[in-house]
Amino acid sequence: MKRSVAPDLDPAASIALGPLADVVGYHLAQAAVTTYSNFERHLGKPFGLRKIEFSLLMLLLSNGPLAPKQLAGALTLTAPNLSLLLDRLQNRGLLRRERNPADGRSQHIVLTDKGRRLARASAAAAGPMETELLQRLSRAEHAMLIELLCRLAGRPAP
Amino acid sequence: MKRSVAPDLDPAASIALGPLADVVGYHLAQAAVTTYSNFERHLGKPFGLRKIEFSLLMLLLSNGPLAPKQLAGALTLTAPNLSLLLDRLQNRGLLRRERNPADGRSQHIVLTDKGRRLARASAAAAGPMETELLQRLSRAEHAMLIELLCRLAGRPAP
DNA sequence: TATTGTTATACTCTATAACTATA
DNA sequence: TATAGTTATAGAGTATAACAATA
Repeated sequence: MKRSVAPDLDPAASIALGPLADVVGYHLAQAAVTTYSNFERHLGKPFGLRKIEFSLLMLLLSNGPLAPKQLAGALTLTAPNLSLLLDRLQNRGLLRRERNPADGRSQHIVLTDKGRRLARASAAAAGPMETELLQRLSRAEHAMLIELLCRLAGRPAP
Repeated sequence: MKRSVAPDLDPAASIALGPLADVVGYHLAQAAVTTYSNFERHLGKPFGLRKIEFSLLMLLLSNGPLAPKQLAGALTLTAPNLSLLLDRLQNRGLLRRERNPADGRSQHIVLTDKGRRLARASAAAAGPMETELLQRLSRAEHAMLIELLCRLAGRPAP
């Protein structure tokens, strides 16, 4: 259908970002839209995992049992929210909470066999997920992007 | 206080990212923690603005009146959520909705004088906000990061 | 019949306060 | 008294469905 509207409101016209063009946070949010839909296709839908759940499984798979305190730090989660997250994964039979014999206050979060299988399968799917991003970024740019993001986050590059 | 805990659960020990190390989406989320707290300090608290509110003001400041449809596209917001966002800013006296005389279905979102003043003041604060990030990234890296993020988002670099 | 925008609603995400238990 | 973790709760952020007005 044909529109008869003032030219400055043409929805097809590109919109100037103005000061936003130099704001990293804005571009971070826009880029996250791409990586999120990519995640949903490769990991979210196929494995029934949220981003944070996938991240948590990867940490347990790579490090072995961890305390909730450590997981909260690594995932930038508050303790109450981590607690609810652990509840969900425990109810799905993916992990269990074990008491730390050396300190009754703390726990070991341990992957069950089922949890380890899901962690391994989803880890394998992460490769193709990143490969799809290489349609937009060269491999070197992909690596460069990760390094810059690490520096921005104040964490050593992996 | 001294801890006496198994070494594999030492909270100070660094945690391996494993497969996560190569996942851009994970690093994007971690970097966003930094940019968000930076935003809060420079713009959120001083001006009483949320990120999305600041972005919307910048778009109106740089482009003049825009239709909600255009704003929703540029901000990656659904129509209902944009509607609520406009309500909030209108109730603060920062903008008004005007009917489009050429098409009664659409609107022009127009900054009020008060809205323009706030937009200009917050735009001025965005410079120092980004400058603070240059403690972690050189100016060239800052620009490079933005370009890579634009490419990832599938939008032309600014 | 298609489009613009709104209302109602719900689900996820994140944060704070108050609590329990261990040390 | 301090720390690890939980429960309760509230506020943002985001999505869908149903609707009103206009084309």
